[in-house]
Amino acid sequence: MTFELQHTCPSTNARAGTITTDHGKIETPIFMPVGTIGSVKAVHLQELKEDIKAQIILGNTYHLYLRPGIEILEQAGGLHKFNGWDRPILTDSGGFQVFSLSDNRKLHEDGAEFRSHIDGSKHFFSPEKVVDIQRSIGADIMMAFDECPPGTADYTYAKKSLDLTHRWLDRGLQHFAETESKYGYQQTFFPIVQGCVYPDLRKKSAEYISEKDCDGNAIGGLAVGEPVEQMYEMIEVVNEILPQNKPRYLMGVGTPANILEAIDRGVDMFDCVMPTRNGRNGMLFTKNGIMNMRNKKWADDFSLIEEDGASIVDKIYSKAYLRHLFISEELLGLQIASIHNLAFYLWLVGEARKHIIAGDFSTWKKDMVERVKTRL
RNA sequence: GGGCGAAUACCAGAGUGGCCAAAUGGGGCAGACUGUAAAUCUGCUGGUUUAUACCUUCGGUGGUUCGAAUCCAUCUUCGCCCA
Repeated sequence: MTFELQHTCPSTNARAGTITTDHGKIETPIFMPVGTIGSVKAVHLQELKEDIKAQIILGNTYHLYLRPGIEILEQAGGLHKFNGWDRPILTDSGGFQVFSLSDNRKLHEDGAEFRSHIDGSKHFFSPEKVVDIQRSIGADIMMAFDECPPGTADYTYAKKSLDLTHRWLDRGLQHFAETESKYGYQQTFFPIVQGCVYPDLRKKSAEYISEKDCDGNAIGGLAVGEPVEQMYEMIEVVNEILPQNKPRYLMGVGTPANILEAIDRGVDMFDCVMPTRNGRNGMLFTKNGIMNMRNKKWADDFSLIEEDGASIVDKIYSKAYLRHLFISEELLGLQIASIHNLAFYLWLVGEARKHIIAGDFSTWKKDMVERVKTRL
């Protein structure tokens, strides 16, 4: 994998670049739709490519390991062959599940012991095993196995956790170096900065991770309950240290405003369940603000979902119809909302890129942040 | 014409003397959701309100009772059965 930094913007840290993988190029800044179990929920691959214009999607090591399982994925020839997506795939390591399934796991120096959320069976993840699984999945970009502490973690815990994440990183990297891709194309490995909301820990982590000289670097453990201003501060602290010539991936973030603010602070890659999950729950993001499609005010609003919207669904369906679908629990509503939201997210980062290249990102961003936060 | 049964909040439907503004489900209104255990979850849903407070309400009217959605009388409507 290579990264070419093409444009930087005066008076901001925003950048535009291109990542090249064996499955194609990715123009940054980019948003990556989340397809945890090998499927972006409610969205067909054709729509993902043609309509949403996704350039890379996510999969999840923990979820794919449980279902369909490594054996099936290897028989299929990797996740690309299995689900039909022939563009790049990034897999999360399962580190986030260490956090979100915290009632069902135990942490050791060696790794994390899990109880499956599906059948309660016991499993063990180590930094090495997580590399092996991601080799079997065939992800273009693999993530290090980390611990993602909650936003409320105290300093003592955060420090202890960070040290563990760093030791796990060394083991994961070594195992990555000792193993090979299974399907004939190149895979790469991103380490993850942790350190909660403590600047000195974040700084230490960013320095530690930078030394590894990986193809790209991730920032994890944010948007997990801490105030948004602290998140922005941590991004600033970390990005001052992370190398300029490598892509920076802010994991799990976020709202459209979060993404614009993070781009402004030098982040290149994003993923988040928000456009799909919130979409399925009736929330639509548009360039003019947020709509709750279940609200009665849309019942007789026959205007298009979004005038000049980024997606084909915006040109076909009215707000009133989409509301009707949600109130009636029709599956088509979930699809329309998911397609619309993802197309909007991809449009947003695409516009950001255009304005970075044009050199007027700052003024454009300021206006857009206000617009996307509006409640319609 | 006769007999039996039923009428409860937007709908369905519990409750059959005080713990009832009234279970539960549906519907309605609103909110939450950030590396997906989420097509999920949480509130509110008679009125006034800070309220564990007061007011109005369980087909209509009139009674019994300290007290009635609950008991009695009567009327109305609906359902079933018999002629």
